[in-house]
Amino acid sequence: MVSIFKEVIRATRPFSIPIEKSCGSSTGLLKTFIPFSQLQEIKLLEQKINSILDSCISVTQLKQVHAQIVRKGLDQCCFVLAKLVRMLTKFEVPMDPYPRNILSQVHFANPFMYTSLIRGYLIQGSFEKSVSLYGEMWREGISPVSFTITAFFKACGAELNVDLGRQFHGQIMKFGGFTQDIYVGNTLIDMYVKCGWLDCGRQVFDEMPERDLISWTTLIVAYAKRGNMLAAVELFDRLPVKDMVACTAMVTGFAQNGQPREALEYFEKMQSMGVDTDEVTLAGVISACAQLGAAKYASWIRDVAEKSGFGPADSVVVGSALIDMYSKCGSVEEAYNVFIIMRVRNVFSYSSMILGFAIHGCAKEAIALFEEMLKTDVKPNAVTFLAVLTACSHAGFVEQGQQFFEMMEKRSCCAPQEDHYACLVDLLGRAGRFEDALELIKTMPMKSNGGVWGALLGACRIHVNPDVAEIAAGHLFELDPNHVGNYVLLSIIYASAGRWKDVSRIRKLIRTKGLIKNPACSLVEGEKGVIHEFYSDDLTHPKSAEIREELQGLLHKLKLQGYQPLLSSAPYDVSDEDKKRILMAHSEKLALGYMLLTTDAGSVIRIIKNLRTCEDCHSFMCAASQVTGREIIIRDNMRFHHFQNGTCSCNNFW
DNA sequence: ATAGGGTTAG
Repeated sequence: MVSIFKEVIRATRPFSIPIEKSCGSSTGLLKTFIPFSQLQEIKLLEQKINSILDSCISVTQLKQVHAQIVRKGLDQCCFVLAKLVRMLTKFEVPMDPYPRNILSQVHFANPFMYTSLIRGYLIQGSFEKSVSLYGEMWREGISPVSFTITAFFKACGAELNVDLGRQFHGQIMKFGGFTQDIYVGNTLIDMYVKCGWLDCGRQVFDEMPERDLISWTTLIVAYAKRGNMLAAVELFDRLPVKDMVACTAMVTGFAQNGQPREALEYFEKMQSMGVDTDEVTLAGVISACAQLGAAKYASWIRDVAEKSGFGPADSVVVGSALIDMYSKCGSVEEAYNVFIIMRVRNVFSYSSMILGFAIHGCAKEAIALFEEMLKTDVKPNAVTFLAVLTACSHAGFVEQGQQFFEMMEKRSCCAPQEDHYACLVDLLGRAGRFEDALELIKTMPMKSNGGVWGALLGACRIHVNPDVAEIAAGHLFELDPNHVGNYVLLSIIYASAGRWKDVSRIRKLIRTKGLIKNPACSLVEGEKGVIHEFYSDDLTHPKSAEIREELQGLLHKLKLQGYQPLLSSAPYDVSDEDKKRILMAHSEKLALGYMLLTTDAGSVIRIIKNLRTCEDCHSFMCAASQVTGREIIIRDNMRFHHFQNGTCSCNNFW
């Protein structure tokens, strides 16, 4: 980019301001002699108008106050005029022509007058105009203040314009002074961080003569967003005083990096330190809960939210987070209750609710809610469409899904992205329309990616289509040769089709590549909300022996009802007896055994699994719900399965 | 004037 600072550099006259223009008064009234007593009076008036401006709630009101300012003879008073400009900016009034003209009418503007306008231009995206006004300010002999500099850095950060930011950083270094300012330093750190230059941000941080909580928090958040929680923890530990914002940054950081337990741990730490909680904190904690699927913890956090005055009726952020949490904890009914009592609903609330319906297999409700949403002022976004497409896909509503997809294409605001194509491929694939799916992939405007081929491979598993699976897997292996899940999925498809030679070929391939399978893991919430983790084939749980016994007893009963182990779900080169043993040691079965052993007959069993549940476990759970009379809810990495009286809410279609 | 914000497939 060509430097737009040329003008500025030429006009530079740092810190040599003509005395008559800057005699220390922000009023700009000193061009005529005013006695001290009157000056005090004017200061009071200024402050009064300032607070009136603050309380204005519309542009019309602001204009009325402006007229009043003129009437009172304060039309040269930059203190109030700059405030007026900032308020106009807040109400999104374009800087040209009205707020800009206020400056033209002032004989002796001060830095705040200029800065407020520069900031206005920056916020409204007029970089060029703000820079030229900055140049004009220098030519008038008025030096920028810290506020001016922060406005620039903030804009560079928002526009991700690191080139301009660096140039500007270089400029102010030459003049000195500003880099000592803590506001400037903090904004500078944030600018580099937002542009992805974390190391530069860190350097500014290290070189700052003084740091405050905000400097630390900015950097903590930066590391957390990068996924480097170790560095975040290290900084957090060094913080002498930890406030609500810094603590929230840690909680949210862990939640966003898939470490929900640590998030809850920090939240508890925060409470024991007596740090306050607000809706932002709650949003992070609730999101962590949603990931854990911890229903008991969830109801506790709901209480905390209500008690701190941020219940779903009062806070749209907390409400939306709760909808997501309840649906991910297995209770779509509770999620809908929250949705109903919310007084304000935004696109997050609707999207979360629609997705909640979708993952619980309530496609009709999802579509009805989407259509209801179209009648409101809340505009659907890319996520909302993804949610409604997912709902169609799980229910096999092909035509309806295609209609929603076309609706997206017609809306210029949200053209279908990769994810939406993947969803549509999934929709067609599940319906067994492989040719249409392949055609769609061929004609999509962006390069085909892991998403669409992954969706196709998943559909091949449902319909046992090894031929198309080979095509999809071929692309996936090329795109991501080390993603072990794709090899496993292909081997399962071969196994289902009885192509055992191909199964062992793929297994050999996995071995020679040195890939390690992601271990399957199931979580359950036991008594007092204690979370128990089970890995497949894992004997480390203290009750292992009893669990095994319980499961053997159950297996015996299920076999009498006609259940047969599905050996293709264990695609290994081993004997049938070993396959049966492997299947019985799947993590979700262990978790089920534990829950049967330790919970009341009337309670619902909830299991959260990190991988997709296999077909054998699925039919095992169906039968188990019949034989034991227990309701079993499994959340796998895709969706929920409600097993009751021998059937599953997904209709064996997942 | 500067820091923390909830929803994303298979």
